[in-house]
Amino acid sequence: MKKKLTIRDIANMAGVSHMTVSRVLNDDSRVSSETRARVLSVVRAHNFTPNPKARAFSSNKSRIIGLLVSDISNPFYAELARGMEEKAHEYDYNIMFCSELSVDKEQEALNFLLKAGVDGLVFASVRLNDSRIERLIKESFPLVLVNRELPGHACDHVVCNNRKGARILMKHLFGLGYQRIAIITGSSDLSTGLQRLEGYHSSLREKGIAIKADYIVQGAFDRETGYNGTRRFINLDERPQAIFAGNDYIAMGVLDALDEAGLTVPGDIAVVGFDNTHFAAHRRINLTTVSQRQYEMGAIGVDILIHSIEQAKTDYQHHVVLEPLLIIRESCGHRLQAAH
Amino acid sequence: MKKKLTIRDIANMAGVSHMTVSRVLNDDSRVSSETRARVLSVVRAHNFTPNPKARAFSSNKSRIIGLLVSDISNPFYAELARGMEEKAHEYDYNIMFCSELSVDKEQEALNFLLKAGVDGLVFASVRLNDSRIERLIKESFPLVLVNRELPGHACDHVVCNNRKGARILMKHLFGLGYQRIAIITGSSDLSTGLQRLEGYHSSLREKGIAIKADYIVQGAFDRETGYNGTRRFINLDERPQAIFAGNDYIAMGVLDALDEAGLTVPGDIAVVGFDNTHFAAHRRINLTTVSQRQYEMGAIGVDILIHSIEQAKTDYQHHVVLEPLLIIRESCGHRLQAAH
DNA sequence: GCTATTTATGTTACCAGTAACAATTATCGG
DNA sequence: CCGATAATTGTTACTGGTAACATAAATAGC
Repeated sequence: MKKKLTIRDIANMAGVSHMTVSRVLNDDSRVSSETRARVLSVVRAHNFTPNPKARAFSSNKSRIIGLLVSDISNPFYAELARGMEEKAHEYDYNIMFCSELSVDKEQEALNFLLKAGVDGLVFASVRLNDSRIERLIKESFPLVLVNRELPGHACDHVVCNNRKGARILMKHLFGLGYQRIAIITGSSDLSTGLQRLEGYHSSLREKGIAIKADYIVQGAFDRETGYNGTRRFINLDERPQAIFAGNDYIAMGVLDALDEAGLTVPGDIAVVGFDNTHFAAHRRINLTTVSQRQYEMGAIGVDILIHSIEQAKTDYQHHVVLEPLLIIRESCGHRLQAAH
Repeated sequence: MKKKLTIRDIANMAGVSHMTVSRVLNDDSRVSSETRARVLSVVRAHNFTPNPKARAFSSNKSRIIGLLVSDISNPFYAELARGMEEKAHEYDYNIMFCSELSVDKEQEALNFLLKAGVDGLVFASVRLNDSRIERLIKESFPLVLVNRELPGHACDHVVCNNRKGARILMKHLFGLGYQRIAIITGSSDLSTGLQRLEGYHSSLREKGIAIKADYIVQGAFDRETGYNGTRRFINLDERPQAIFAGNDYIAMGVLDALDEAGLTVPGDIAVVGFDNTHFAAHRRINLTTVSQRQYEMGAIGVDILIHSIEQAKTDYQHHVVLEPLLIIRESCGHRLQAAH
């Protein structure tokens, strides 16, 4: 393995000082075009790339963005990661990820990324101790929350308008004639769950429909919650006509329970989800849902983050709210109604 | 933002030289237990962590593993990434990923990771120019292939026994009484696809069943290939009794086409997949498939890689073959037969 | 034509660790 | 008790970039 070249080697070969080489490589304007050309030709001839470790060290910039997610194997986050990656590469940054699952406490996961020297962080719907986030904010560490906001704290974030997403779904269900609509949603300590529930409430209120406690189930954003919640609904005296699942995972569980009980969708009960994860698109699932546009979320989050990093000022003034996108499929009985 | 402490600051406070601090932090044996304790107490009191950039620079080790995948949002790779992450964290390494999709050419994606100074690479079923891989091998750059082998080259790899996986599925189908079995598989320039096809062939041969060209479709590992292939099978004079889909994505397309044609699964045609991605588990899909244990694959791959990195000798002698795991669900008609 | 200013290049120091070697102190065998 | 060896600690140099300042050459203004 031959020794790696340094800018000084390149400088010697080009007959200039190493600083000139450094300037050329950093697109510094104060180099004459002739020397620039000469240096570049040597650089290209030897396929030289500056040592990234040395660069990171002396500039104190790693060009790495840390992504903290609850679980990278969740397709929602995986899609988000793709968006982040694409944008990051545009600016010559890399993504290092850490799932909360892999370490006992979220704190540990965060430490892992900080210890690695990332230039900035994206928290994707992370349920992290607020005090830790506060500390980062106080140090004005570049930080963007994605799919979560932190009420009472100024912090850049990119979210989907969850309240509106819920309202769009409710409006759609109303439009199809449903009145008795139940909801199963995830934990309320995440702003996402809370806002979807809020949208549900406000929609009913506006429509003048009484809110029934029996029609509301709160649990986790998982399949089991959907399954258990639905079993409860099925046994009610007045069974709901439609079930609003807080996300697509919950909707999976809802479908499981309905199938098991021999109820057809949407014939007996309509179902809608949230997130538009790609199994929702499958012919046999065919779930009407709302897309949070996670790919864009990731890309926008990274864009904001990189700007914070490069301007070395983080004012935490960026609050992007994406418009949710209604994806109409058949689990809501859209085609059924249309046939009338 | 108060200035970051350095080992020299810690050294001053503890009344030792900075080298002693460095030794303590690196678990070097030649420090007396008293000084070690004294230094550690200062380190803890100030919550000191050594500057990762400086460390990477002077030791020329980034403690970062590069993961090159075709698409991180594909659940197969996402699951793999989880396994890698878990294992990497054990050894205090981080994972940096790069999808081939995000950059025009795979070459570019690889460059991105190399430019970032990763200590080693995991290639996950990457379709990369062999010459580039060869060059890495020649430089004895730590490298592990996952879910792909490189015939004719010594290179560490972790794969699933794809041939055997296919044979297990075939045997299962034979056991259920099926004889006319068709296959739809992905591109044959990936060892995975080739080996599954081989398993299909050899199973038929052993069973004494003639191989019909009409029953073999090759395309990509995607839904469309499954859909189109199935349409062809449906129109054959002698329709197959079972379809072996080269992976779960293809199986999705198969189901699409069958559902559309009004054929029931497994009543009219049985279907099996490959990979056990999590939508295969869904009640409405219920796909009999084979698990490649991607989580373990990732973990084992990283384990091998880190050992290569730390021993500074990469002999490329590690060839791990995981046993595939048959996951029996209902798309193969298992329950139907059992009722007899 | 000579100083003032701009432009181009070079010099030196510095970042915060690690590696190699030097120096000091402690332990041990005869 | 003394030289030899081991154990512990310290000194210095080095990694390969970037930043700040210095210098030299070129151009402009008068």
